[in-house]
Amino acid sequence: MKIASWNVNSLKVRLPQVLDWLEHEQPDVLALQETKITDEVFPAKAIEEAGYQVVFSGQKTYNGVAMIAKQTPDDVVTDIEGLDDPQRRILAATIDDIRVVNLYVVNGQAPGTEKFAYKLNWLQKVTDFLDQQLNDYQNVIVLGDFNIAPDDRDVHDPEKWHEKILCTTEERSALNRILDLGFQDSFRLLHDQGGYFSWWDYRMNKFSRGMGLRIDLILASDELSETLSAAYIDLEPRKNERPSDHTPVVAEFDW
DNA sequence: ATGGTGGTCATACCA
Repeated sequence: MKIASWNVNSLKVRLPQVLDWLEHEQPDVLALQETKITDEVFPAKAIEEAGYQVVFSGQKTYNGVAMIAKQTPDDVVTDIEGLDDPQRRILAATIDDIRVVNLYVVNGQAPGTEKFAYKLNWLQKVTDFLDQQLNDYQNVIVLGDFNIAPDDRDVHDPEKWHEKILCTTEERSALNRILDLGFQDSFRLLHDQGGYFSWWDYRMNKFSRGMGLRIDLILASDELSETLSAAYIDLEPRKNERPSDHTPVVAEFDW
């Protein structure tokens, strides 16, 4: 089971790159964030012609999530208890006996803002939902753009980012509350070193200068994580013309 | 300290 997550920053712009990546990498599941496209015009046909099935929850201009899979996604959920939210950031489905929860976590702008408070509340409600998912399903994967760098190894310049958005103690504590439910950061099970990133700001040539953050994560429930066989970040799509600012992260399980 | 790049939409907003 090869599962991946990629914030594509507009599926309309990035569809050719997504189709290329699917053909080349043949993942069983690819979770997308920031599709920025309404369900009415979602390019399902092009994805199905590539041999995949797809489910999606989109909106105009902002947010939007989708999951592309070789097996049929069942029991799709797009809204959770306690969160009456027009922003399309959550997509859960059962694929090949694994409950997969795709998240586009709120960015939060800056500590102390309204958006930051929304981020923390959103994370609390999602944490409650994930706790329920662990009760209801044997194996759970939570993946997506978390908009949180788990620790300073995941930040190119920790001093500069100290207590800045994506790196605050409050955000990291919220992530740890999710992990404490019974999840493992798949990448960190196999790699201890810093310097691995999944997002680089478009500005100031951050990618070519190696100045990024690791904010795209694949969390696996404890039992499932024991079957993890590989975890990596594929830097190639970030080198494309007109790239997303994020690149795909991948985990492979003996499943 | 500021602004820089990119997507969407056609002007600011979001990241």
